[in-house]
Amino acid sequence: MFDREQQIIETKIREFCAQNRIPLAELKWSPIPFSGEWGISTSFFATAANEARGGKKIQVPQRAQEIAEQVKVQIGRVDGISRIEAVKGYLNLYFSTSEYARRVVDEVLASGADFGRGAPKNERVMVEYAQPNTHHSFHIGHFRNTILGEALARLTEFAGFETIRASYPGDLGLGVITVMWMYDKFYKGREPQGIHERGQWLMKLYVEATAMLEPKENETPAEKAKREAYDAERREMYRKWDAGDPYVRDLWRMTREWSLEELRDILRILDVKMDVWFFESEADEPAKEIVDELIQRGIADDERPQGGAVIVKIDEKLGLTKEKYRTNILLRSDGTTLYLTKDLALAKQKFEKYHVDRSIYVVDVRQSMHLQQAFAILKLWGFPQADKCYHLGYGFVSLPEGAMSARRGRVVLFKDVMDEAIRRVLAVESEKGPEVPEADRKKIAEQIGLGALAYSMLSVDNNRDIVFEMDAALSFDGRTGPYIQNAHVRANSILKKANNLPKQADFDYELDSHEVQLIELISRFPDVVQQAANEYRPLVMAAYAYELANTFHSFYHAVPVLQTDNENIRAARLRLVAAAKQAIANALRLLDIQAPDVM
RNA sequence: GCCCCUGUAGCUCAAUGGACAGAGCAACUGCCUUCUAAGCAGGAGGUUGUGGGUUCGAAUCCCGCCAGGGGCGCCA
Repeated sequence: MFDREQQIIETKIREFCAQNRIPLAELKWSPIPFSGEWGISTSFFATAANEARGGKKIQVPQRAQEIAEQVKVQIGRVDGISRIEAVKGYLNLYFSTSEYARRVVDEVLASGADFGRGAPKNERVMVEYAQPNTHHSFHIGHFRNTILGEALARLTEFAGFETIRASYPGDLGLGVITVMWMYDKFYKGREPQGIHERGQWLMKLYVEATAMLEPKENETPAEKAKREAYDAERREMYRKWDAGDPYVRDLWRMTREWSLEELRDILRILDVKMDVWFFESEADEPAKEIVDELIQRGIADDERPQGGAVIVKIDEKLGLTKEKYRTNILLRSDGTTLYLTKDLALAKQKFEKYHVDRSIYVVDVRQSMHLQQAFAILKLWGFPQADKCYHLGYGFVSLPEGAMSARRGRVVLFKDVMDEAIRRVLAVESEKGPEVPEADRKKIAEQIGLGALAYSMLSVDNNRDIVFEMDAALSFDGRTGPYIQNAHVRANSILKKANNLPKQADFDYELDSHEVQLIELISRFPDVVQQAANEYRPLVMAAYAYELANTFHSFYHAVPVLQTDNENIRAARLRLVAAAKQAIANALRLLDIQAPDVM
C-alpha cells in the first residue's frame, strides 16, 4: 500500500550506493517488528557482506550500521515519513501516522468486500479437493480436505487467479460393490429417508458386510462355505457391473446418488460451490485410451506379451541414475486401469479441456509418491503445465484411540461433530446472549460452531497430522474461530450504536499505540493474501486473522470510541472500527468462516 | 534397503536466513454501574531432539546420528 514512498526511498538509496561504490544487495522491505510502531524496514547486512567478499576488511554488523547511518543522512526528509533511524544495521522508516491512517481507512471502506483483492494474473488455476468415496460417509478427515481446498481456492481467486473448483469422488471399486451387494441381499428398500441418515446408513452396511466377508478364526466349515459363497456373489456383482449389466448399473446409480446427495448437502452447508465434477467411473474409458498413446511414444513399456502389465520406468525415461520415482503400472495384466492411469487422463482433460495453467491437488500426504509419479509422467508426456502441478498434501486426521477405519466403522462423522458443535454453541448462547431472538440463534450457532471447526483445521500447518479431539476442536476460547468472529461482532456492535458512519475523517490527532497497531495490521492484509496464495498456505491467512482480531480486542478495551467527546476523533475512530470490521470479515471469508453481526 | 514428513515452553501449535524464538491451553494475579468478559491486562514458563558444518548472522540451509509417523510395480 506504500509502494510510492518505498520507490522514492529505494531510488535515493541506490543513488547513494552508486556514488560511493557500495555494492548494494537486493533491498528487502518488511514491516517494523516492534509493536505500536508503524513503518517499513530494511537492513544492510547483505550489502556489507558483499563488500567483505569483495576484499574489504570490515566487520559486517558494524559496517551495516555505518551504511544505514550514511543512507539515513542521504535520504533526509521525505513526505509522509515522520522519522528515520539507523539501528543495529537496520534502517527504520516511521510513517506519519495521520496521513497513512487516513489513506488505509479510506481505501478499506471504499473497497469493502474487495479490499485486498489482487490484480488479475491472467492465469487459470484448478484446485481439486473434496474427493470422498461414494457409498461411505463424510468424516472429519474429508472435512479437513474440503476446508483446506476451499480456503485455498478462495485465496487464489482473491489473489487474482482465475480459479476453478473441482471435485473427484471415487465412485467405483470393490468397496462400492461391497455396499451394493449388502444392500441388495439384505436391506433392499429398507433405507432411511433423510439425506444424511441414508448416507451414513450406507457406511453401516459397509462395516457389516466387511465383518461378514472377513475370514474369522475358528470358523466352522459351514461358516466358511457361507462366507465364500457371499464373497463369490460379491465378485459376480463386480463382474456384472463391469459388463454393464442393467440391473447392477441401476443399483449402482441409485445408491451412488444417495451418497452424492449427502455430499452436495455438506458442501452446501460449507458454502462450497463446485465448478466441475469428475467421477472416477467416467475417467476409466479415457484412461484406457491414453495407454496406447503412451506406449507409442515410448513412455510406457508393454509387457503384456510376456504376461505382464503396462508399466512406466519413470527414472529410466527421465535419465535419472538414482531411483526416485521408480516404476509404476498403467494397466494391469488383465487390461484394467489403475488410479494412476485415471489421474493421467484427468490431468490431460484439465490441461486440454479446461486450459488450466496450474493444477493443485489437495490430497492426503500418503499419496505423495503417487502424485509425484503422475507429475513426472505428465512431464515425459510433454505437458508444460506439469511443472505447475502441485500436491498440497496434508497430514491425516486420526482419533485419540488411533487411526480412523471405515472398514471397522471407527470414524468420526463430520455431521455428528457439526451437530455437537451447534448444541454446544446454543448452550453458551442461551447463557450469554439471552437478548438474541430465538429465530436467529440456530443460524448463529451454526456459524460459530462451523467457524470453530474450520479454524481448528486451518490453524495447523497442512503437513502436520491432527489428532481430532472434540473438546479442542470445539473450543471457543483463545486462538479459535469464535474469538475472531467475536472481534467482528464487537466492531459491529459499536457501529450499530453509532447509527451512521461519518463519510470522512482525519486522523490528525495523537494516535494511541493500539490505533496505530490496528491500522498497521489492516494495511498488511493485501500482502498476506498474496503470500498465502503464492505459497498455497491457508495457514498464513489463519494466523493473520487471529492477529488482526487480537489487535482489535486490545484496541476495543484500551480506546474509547463512542465515549469520545471530540467529534473529529470520534468520527475517525468510528471509521477505523468499520475498516477493522471489514478487514476481519474479508479474512474470515477467505477461510470459509462466516462473520456474524451478533453472537 | 531407499524416499518423504515431524521433533520448538508442562500440553497443542506459530515463526523457513535477520532485531529480545511468539501465541493459545493449563496454573497464578488483577479488570464487568463504562461501546458484548466467547474479552482485556500482568508476571511465570526455552540448551529449538542431538553432534558437526556453511554464514557477519541458523529453529530455518548442508552432513551425520537419535526418536516418532508415512510411503515404495498389478489398492485408492
